Amino acid sequence: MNTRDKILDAAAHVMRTRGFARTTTKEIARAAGYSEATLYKHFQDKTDLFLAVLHAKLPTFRPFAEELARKPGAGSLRDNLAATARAAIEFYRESFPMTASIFAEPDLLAAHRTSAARRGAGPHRPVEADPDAGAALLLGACLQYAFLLSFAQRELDPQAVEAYAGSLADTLVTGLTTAR
Amino acid sequence: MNTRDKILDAAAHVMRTRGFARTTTKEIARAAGYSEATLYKHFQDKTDLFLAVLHAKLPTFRPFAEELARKPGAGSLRDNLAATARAAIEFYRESFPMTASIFAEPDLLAAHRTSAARRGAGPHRPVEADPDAGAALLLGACLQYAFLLSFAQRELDPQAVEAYAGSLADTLVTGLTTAR
DNA sequence: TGTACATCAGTGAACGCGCGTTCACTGATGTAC
DNA sequence: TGTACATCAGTGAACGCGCGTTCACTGATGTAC
Repeated sequence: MNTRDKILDAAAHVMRTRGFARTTTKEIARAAGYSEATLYKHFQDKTDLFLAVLHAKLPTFRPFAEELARKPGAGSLRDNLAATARAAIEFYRESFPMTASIFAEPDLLAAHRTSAARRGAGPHRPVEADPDAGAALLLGACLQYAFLLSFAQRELDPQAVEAYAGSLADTLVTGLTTAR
Repeated sequence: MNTRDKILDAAAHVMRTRGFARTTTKEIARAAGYSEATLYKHFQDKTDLFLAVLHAKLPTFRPFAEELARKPGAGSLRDNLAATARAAIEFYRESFPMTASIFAEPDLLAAHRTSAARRGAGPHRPVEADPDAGAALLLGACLQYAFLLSFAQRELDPQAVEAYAGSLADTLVTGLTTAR
């Protein structure tokens, strides 16, 4: 792993542990094992470094989608929805805190949105993959679940996720009319 | 309006316009029309002020819920769901950027969570009001919608909200089995 | 092989700036007699 | 009513600190002849 990647790794780690606001060039340099001056050999300034981290280290939905595709749709619609929900919850739980943090710095948010749009990435990706109301309902519930976990600073509990994903899938398949 | 409230107002305004990270005591004082020293006559330190703003100025779901209750449930289940969706989207659009920003400062997040929990407030409130899968699906989709609008820094378009809320309600009532 | 030089990743120490915070103070208003 | 003092909201100016950033430099490695 080259110096640049080590710095990106260290920066992502500091951002996740100390939080965006407490992430200083000094901390990043210390975590990477280099001097602060070295950061500036590889990145124009702190914003440039932050954008690179967002680009390189924010999880994308692709691996989760591929994981889903690998287990082929042998199951019922209900089971496929539940599997999607589990994947989405994991994805959102990993990416949400960092994505949310960007809202504290509108300039960074704008720059990130532009660069994400150019690459066709961004948080709209999972939604647009199947842009109908059913997908919005399911993925929305997962985002909300991850949001609440993040707010409470709690870890994922696989059993709870399993149960939650299942009840979402059940309700979504049958609808409220039938369910009640 | 007393001095303390004027400061809270000014702080909330600066937070919303400049963003959390760019909100300095100097900016708040200027917006409030007082000196920086005055801030410290009313608040212990900057964190204390921020927490007070979160407490006083973050919208709560209550007015939205009351608005719903005022128009009594004369309509169909479908129409009631759509109305709930509209209210939720508005609520999340107003509160999301500021709530998300807190994730940049884990210490502030922890303090806010504690104080919100003591008052029985916090982002879990709308969900727990009716903690079943149907509510999670509907409110989740609305949170996601607001999240994407915030990320794109776009305003609410009443017509688009109307259409979106309607299609969510339709899908939720009938379920995917019937809908497809 | 030895020598002289070029390149290049990385650094220690300093820099100025803007931040949150504090201090000694002012001037208006209230109060006692 | 006038006078002496207390209270209190608010301030201008300064403070130290930690931040992002830059500078002149080092020492290892590569290269030409």
